[in-house]
Amino acid sequence: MRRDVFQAIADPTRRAIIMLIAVQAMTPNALASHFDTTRQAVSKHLKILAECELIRAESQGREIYYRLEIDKMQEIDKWLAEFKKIWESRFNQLDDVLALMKSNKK
Amino acid sequence: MRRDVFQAIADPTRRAIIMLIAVQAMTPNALASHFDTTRQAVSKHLKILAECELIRAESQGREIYYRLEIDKMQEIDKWLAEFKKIWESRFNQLDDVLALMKSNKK
DNA sequence: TAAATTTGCAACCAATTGGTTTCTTAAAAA
DNA sequence: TTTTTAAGAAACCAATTGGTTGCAAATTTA
Repeated sequence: MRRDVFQAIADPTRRAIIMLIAVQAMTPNALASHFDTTRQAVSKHLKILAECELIRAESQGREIYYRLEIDKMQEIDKWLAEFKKIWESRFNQLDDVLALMKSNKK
Repeated sequence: MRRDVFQAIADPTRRAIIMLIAVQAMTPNALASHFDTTRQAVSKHLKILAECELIRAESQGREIYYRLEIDKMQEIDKWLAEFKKIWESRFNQLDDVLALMKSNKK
């Protein structure tokens, strides 16, 4: 199951979860209370976010707090920066883009 | 079929398409030659990108050139900026985030 | 200790996704 | 005019998604 940050933020509920735990670490139950879905559905989203290392679980008694890992968020930034660079000097640059894509693929 | 920019960039092929046509408008066939899939698969991606107005089709004889619509790309920027604002002043700000989420929902 | 709470996990389900192949239409080239 | 080329549209398919319910494990609380 190939996960990446872009898949993680594709879902609106997950984007909302990210915003919420950006402020403070939260438990699945606390998070679920902000949405119209079940706690289990939120837990699945948390699992996906954890799989691509956007969040980290932290046990505390019988509760589990999820907190944001800021590092991975910067991958979105990085991609956007790459895009802007291409956009801003977009003429006669196709070869550069192809080289970039090739090196990114690996 | 509720489409948004975040779903559009969730797929790696679509991200690559965006990079390619950022440099210059391209036809489905030209795009497909850069990937390991069929022209039809690329066309489907183009359809999705067009649905959320990230690209625009432009007929030219029997060819159809797809070019990037920069405006929609800025929605990603906007979301990231919102996130950074929250992250940078993340203490005792939960009420603000909840208000923001409520107003964004509509 | 017994009951309640918090959570993850598994099984299941309908809808969506990314892909394919086949077919049709339209424009350009022979 | 006939043939080739470019592309969209439709039908189909397997895998994934986002969701559900039910259950078991572990920690609190009574």
